[in-house]
Amino acid sequence: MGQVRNSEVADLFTLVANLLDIQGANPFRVRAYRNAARVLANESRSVAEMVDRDHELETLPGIGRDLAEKIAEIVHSGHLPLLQELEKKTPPSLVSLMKIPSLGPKRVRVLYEKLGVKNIDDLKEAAEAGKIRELPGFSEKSERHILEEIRKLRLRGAERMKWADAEEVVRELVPYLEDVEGVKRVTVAGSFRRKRETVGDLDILVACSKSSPVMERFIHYPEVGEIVSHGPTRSIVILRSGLQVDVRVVPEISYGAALVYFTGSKSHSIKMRGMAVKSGLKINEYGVYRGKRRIAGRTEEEVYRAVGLPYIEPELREDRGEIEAALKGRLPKLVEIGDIRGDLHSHTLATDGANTLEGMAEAAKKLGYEYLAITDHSRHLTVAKGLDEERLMQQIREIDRLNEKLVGIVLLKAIEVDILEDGELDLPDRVLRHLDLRVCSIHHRFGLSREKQTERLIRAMDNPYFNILGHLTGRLINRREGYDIDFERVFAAAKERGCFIEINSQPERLDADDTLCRQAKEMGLKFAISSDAHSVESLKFMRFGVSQARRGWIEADDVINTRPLKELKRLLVR
DNA sequence: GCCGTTTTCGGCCCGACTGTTTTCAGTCG
Repeated sequence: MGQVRNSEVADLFTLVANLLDIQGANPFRVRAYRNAARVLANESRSVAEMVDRDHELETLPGIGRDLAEKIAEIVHSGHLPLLQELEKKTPPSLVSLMKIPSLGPKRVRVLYEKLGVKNIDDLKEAAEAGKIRELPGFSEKSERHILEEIRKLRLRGAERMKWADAEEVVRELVPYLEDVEGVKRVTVAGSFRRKRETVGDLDILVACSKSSPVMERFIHYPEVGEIVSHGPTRSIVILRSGLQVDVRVVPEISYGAALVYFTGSKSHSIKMRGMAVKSGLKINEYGVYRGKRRIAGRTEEEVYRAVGLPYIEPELREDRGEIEAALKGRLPKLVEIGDIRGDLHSHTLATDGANTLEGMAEAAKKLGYEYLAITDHSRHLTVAKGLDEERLMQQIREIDRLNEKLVGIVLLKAIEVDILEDGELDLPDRVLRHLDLRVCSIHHRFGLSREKQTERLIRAMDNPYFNILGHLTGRLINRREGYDIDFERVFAAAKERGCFIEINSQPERLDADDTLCRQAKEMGLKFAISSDAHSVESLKFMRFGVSQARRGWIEADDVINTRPLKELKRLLVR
């Protein structure tokens, strides 16, 4: 099999772009490759499968005849002749040099041509030997800077921070800035505001009076590890945690324009600018202009209205069709945390959770839920003390007793049952039938081939007690790739059988992710957004799953746990 | 290399900061 993944094609195009860039190629050609890489990485349908359907690839934005042919070459032969050509002229390892801040394509090229520097080790050697200061465009200072950056690069892997971790930083930093005299508004924009599952840095916008010392105070924030740059309207620091934070001061009259600009995504704002140009306008971070005259900019709504669009939620701003949808008045009304009426995945002390049934029920009630499903693990997951038939029956009886006492919250009798390698569920039907719902998940044999893994899931869904497919891909952000499955087949099978897809809210899971949510939604599937809580505190993870769902264009109506209990129960009977 | 209500050529987002520098190129977001 070994079908080529979209991300693999995207990586090859990114490499081509970087090598072309270093070789000094036409910058627009470079951009075309970068743009194509992004489009492919964001596309949920498999491009490998689109190759053989007539001209289908060329319907993707940024993919023309030439790139479509190159994709076909990659899919059919496994490599790209253009790349081999480029690699003859320029060693691909040069790309790694661009990880050093201040080294871009031009300077990397100089390093290679004048000193033969091919990788970070060469770079370090050349810098230590004092050779770099001799080069045009470099100095003794930049040489020291390079050595320092190499040291730092080795210290911290250049890993993106999980959204939930970034939020911890935001929760302290934003009030600190808000507290400075003269500060009127503080907003974290960028990928944080778009609720991407990970963020590379924080972009913070501040509106303040002219005399406000906010920049001075920012660079003296106790957590600052290093000041990268410092100016009156823009400063960049790196916190001790390694997170880069960028603060920009913008006038209040431009706040909306700046929000649009710095929330991005880059390609969303570029598309907006393009639309503006067509109607004789210019958009920048200060406002919308007709000639010299500013016609909008105080609020985001104003900026969107100026180019004939309704307000677009930050989570949608990825240039994945939201602008076209907005033009047609077809933007989704995204699900909100307040729409959620209950949680369909949680654990207790019986397996690997930290709290009792009562404890979980009380906590769920405090969150305003109507119901909470207790889904402890099944016997196969021995490390988590998974429940066998007998212990599960005992838990069922306990829940029945408890429900008689509980007011304002109902516990659902449920299980997170393992999907075994052959597609059987880990507990017999005679016990599963006593439950209100079953979340079915894979917890072992992640490495099966795509064919086998897909069959395993579909066979499991053949069981009439299969309700919700837990953490769709099993990936762990920054730690583990998901298992290889044919999403289209799995979604089609789930739809046919009346099964639902979980959006798992654990910050390192957020699985299914945004693009898969969107794909599944387009195939007509419904979702359960669940916390997978292992403690009373982590019931609150729900909002992370809601964010991911919103990025996937999911509406309240697409989510089964926005329904009242009675309606939910009907949906759970296949 | 893509794209087209400015359509097959000639455009392609734009401003801040740094320092390679003394008027501007490179990098970055």
